[in-house]
Amino acid sequence: MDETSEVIRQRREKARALADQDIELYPNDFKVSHTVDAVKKYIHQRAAAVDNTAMFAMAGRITGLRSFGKATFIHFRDYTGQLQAYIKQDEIGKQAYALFKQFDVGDFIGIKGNVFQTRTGEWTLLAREIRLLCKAIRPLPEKFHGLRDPEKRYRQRYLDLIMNPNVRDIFIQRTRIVQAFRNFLLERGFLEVETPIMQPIPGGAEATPFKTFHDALGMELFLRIAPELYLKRLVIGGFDRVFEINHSFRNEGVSTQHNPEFTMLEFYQAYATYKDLMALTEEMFGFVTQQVLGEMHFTYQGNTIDMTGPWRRLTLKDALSELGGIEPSMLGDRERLLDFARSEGIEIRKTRRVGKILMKLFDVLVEPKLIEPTFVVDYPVEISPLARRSSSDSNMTERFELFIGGREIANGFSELNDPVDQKRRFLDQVADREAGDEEAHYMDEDYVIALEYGMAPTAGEGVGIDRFVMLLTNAASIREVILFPQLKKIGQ
RNA sequence: GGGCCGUUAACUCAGUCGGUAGAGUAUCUGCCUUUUAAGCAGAGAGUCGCGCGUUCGAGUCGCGCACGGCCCA
Repeated sequence: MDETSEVIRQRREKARALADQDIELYPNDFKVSHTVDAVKKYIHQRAAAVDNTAMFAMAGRITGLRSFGKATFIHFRDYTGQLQAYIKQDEIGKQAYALFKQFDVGDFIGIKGNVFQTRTGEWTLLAREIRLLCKAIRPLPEKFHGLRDPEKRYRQRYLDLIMNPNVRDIFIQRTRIVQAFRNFLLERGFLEVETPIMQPIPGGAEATPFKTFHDALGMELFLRIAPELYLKRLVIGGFDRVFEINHSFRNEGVSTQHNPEFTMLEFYQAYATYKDLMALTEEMFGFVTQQVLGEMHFTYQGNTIDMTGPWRRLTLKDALSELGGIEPSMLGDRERLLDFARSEGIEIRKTRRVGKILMKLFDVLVEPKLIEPTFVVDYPVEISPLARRSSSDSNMTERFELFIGGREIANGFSELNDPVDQKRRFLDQVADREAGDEEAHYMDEDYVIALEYGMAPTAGEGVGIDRFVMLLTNAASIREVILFPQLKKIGQ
């Protein structure tokens, strides 16, 4: 591709010249005694009493190089940080220095030496020995502007990570967030499990699945759209508290808010209700925020968000009328709702049920207004086919959704454990599917059989991890929090 | 799926009215032993995303395509 590029050609020649001098280009026998972080800690602890004869064997990638002829300053970086080194011909000898002059920014090096302070006060490794650990053939992007081109940043994320420290920080934050969720649940006795990614019947959500095929079994399989039905089978099996931090897959468009492959946390707790989970959710998100940010509030795209509970709770109906401007008398009236949608310029597919119309209106009119953490509760049965009916109103379910920063972050409910009702709800979904709704749930007979063995009263919840990471890292696009976001293949 | 914007040296970007390609960084050569976007002097480096068209002449204008970004659905 860039094989003809002059810079790369020169680097290849350099590598060949080094090899001709019997220099190993890719050795693996250098032993590191200290990371950058360890050396910095050592210096910090000793303060004025640093032993400048102590030897450190360090390694990393050269990130900067300032040559003064017979002496050179470099910066090198390992995974813990960056340090300056000073390479002097007087210290390492003429021959070794001549060899070092052939190293480039981007190469990996191993240095053995002592620490000292330069005139400007910067602690620096004075090289007694330096050797090449890996020759880089391609030059890194320019040091000052870094790598900006978004397409290159996503396709060659390694360059993005090398060049842009803030990007590196986002992904470290991401890992910390996931670990905080995990620790919170483990602490409360939840069992972390793994359930199938390839499923014969995709269930647990309303979405279009990816299809694949198992040759030996001669069987069509789907990439999961959610782990829900498998996790509830485990609750039936006696794991009263389970969770899975999972990748699920939805065959939809990509955008700043959607990647076809995304990360979800899903957990189930027996003998709990959706109300218990709302309390748990406040505690859990508060814990994660405090752990990761060290405080309970943050700024997302100009809005300050405070995670301190208790959070506002309002019913779907109230949300629609108060924030969506829909008259309460209109809420059950399909035709009036359609008229209203039209007047608001919201397009709605004709076949949609009242519940779906309401959700569509909610998405457009209400969701963007829910900036501070807010629970919306009481969703209609027809759009919640896996949720338990509300005791006070059999058309409603014991369900909540959590909104933060104008986006849905979590969805939870008391689980439907009545197998007869579950079967009826599946059949209802199948009817929708036959009527042309490709996102309707599939019938899962095996799951109904599982329920017939009895599932303890249970509540469960799914959390959109990517979205929450976006909030805590102030990322406008989901691609900024997914290491390798889905992009189109480059044509020949 | 629709709209707008982008794609020029390895990287970040200029490029006027259509007249034959520019800068900084990086690279190469020379000088330089406490610099940190080191410095000074010099040099090399381009399929202007791809294709077709208009034109005497296209990085520039038109059409199509590819990829990407943002917004809308």
